Amino acid sequence: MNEASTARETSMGTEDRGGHRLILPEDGYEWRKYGQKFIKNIGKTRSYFKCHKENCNAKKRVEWSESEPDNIRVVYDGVHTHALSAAVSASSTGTSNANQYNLLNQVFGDQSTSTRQHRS
DNA sequence: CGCCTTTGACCCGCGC
DNA sequence: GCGCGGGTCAAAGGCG
Repeated sequence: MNEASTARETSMGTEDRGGHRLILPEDGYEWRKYGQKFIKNIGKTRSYFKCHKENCNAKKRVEWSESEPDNIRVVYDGVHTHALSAAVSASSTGTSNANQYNLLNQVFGDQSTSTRQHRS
């Protein structure tokens, strides 16, 4: 099923920066971080990701609290123009990954029903 | 060598 | 009308 690790799961997924541990839910698509800012309005850090594909206008927004890296909010904008590589399915093989996958399922289940699609 | 990531600054829109 | 916030772009550096 999973042939190639499309995403940089090997390198990314768990970002260890200075002493902070952030668990970014891997969706199986490739993303390119094009910005990061701290939103004081919600007191959280927001990271901006864009689909790596040129024909793909899908965008991803991730926000997490500095005190609660376990509680992350992922928001998807737009739709993918290319099929998914099924890198997430690889989690089935990794039992330990199931733990992380659980969080992913929780986050996804919150918005998988309405992938925000409105722009000013 | 190529590619990706990170930070800063700038810009625009909306609210009051 | 002005201010602030949020969002995006650009460039540079580092690493594989």
